[in-house]
Amino acid sequence: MIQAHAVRLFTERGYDATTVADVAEAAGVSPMTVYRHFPTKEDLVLADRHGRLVAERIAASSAAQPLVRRIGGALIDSAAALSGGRHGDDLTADRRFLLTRLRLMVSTPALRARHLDNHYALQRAIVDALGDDAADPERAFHAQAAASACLGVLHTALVRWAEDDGRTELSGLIAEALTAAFGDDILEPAGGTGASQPVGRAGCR
Amino acid sequence: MIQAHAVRLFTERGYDATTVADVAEAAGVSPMTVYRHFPTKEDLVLADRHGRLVAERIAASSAAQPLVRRIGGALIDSAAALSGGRHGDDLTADRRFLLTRLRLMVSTPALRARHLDNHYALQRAIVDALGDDAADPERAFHAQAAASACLGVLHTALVRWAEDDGRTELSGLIAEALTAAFGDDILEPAGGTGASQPVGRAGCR
DNA sequence: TACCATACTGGTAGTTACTAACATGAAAGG
DNA sequence: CCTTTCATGTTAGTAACTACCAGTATGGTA
Repeated sequence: MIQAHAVRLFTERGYDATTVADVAEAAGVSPMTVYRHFPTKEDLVLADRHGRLVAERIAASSAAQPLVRRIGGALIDSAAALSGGRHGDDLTADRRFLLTRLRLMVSTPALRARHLDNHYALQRAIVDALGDDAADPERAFHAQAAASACLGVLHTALVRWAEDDGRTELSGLIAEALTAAFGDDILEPAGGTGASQPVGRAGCR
Repeated sequence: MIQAHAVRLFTERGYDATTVADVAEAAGVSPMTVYRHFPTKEDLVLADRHGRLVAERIAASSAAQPLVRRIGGALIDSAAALSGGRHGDDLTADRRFLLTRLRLMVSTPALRARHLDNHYALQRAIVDALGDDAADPERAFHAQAAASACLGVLHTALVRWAEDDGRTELSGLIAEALTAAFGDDILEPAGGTGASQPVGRAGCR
């Protein structure tokens, strides 16, 4: 409830021009209550928690596939499963809200910075979920590289999705961005989900 | 001079535990002077400006190559040219300073967030430098995807370089991370710099 | 009903990053 | 010697946060 008022005010007047006191007044609570639910002003917009979803899908994926395919596949699947998609032709209220928040994140420097840092945290979680033995620093480094590249691509797709006002399906945008960065054959060239032969590419050993 | 005192204090006491007033006092100036030279406290550590170098190299690269090869090559070359490398066996004072700042950027959330946002700005500059007609939103999107993936990889290499205390050559780390993410053949498979045949991969059309 | 534990909320005062407006002192140029 | 300019300083203010203490509602128990 507080968050809804905050995002509305931020969109109407701008993030920097809106104080936490304004948000509190609009929500009918005291500033202290706002800080208790959202430790920082930025959290009023960010509040991401579907990172766990991605990590779980990655942990469940076949380790025989190349790294970027494992990660990219998990990103696409998570996006497709995200809050049910659409009802008929128009978007869910959840997705509308997510779109509004995304637009704020992209256009406001402070929010964009923290959002990118959240992606960085997600990257670490992904590397852990890969289970690519952290004992070997070489392999850990390669996993980090693959994960950071994939999350860069994810961010690009999210920005494009927001610019498109959610008209294009997000999972499709992610797939398109992944192929643009990694090549056409990165997504399931043989059609199998887990049994496909690893190709001569990233982390396939 | 102010920056040197700031980085020293941040390293000794921690970033959050050091106030701008502390920095001003250490540098023998007033807090206002600090704010005039460095608009925000974070700028005392960040102050990147070798992004232009990368953009110039990309603009000078052959448009016949795939996107990630153009961008990755520019990143490697820029890193190799960065402030002269080493004298004999130990690092330049410049590089030592850069290492110290990098460690701060990686370990301090606020700095890390702004550093990632700087990379995002660099990504936009790279897309412009690619000259990949912004009129076509499809191609612009693909360029964004490739650039964000490469910059994710760059960040991973920078973190690794800082963890290694600069012992490994940065350009080599970037090359290794790029091959880990994009495959072995992403860096000059035929040996030619600009005349090599484009392969069937990212943005090669 | 009376009692109590827990959780949510509010108030006050303080720190710190940052801004705006104005004043001052020293160097550069005529 | 005078003026312009520029770097610096001072003061006062805003706003994000924190620490600490106090009130209140809710649910369970006797």
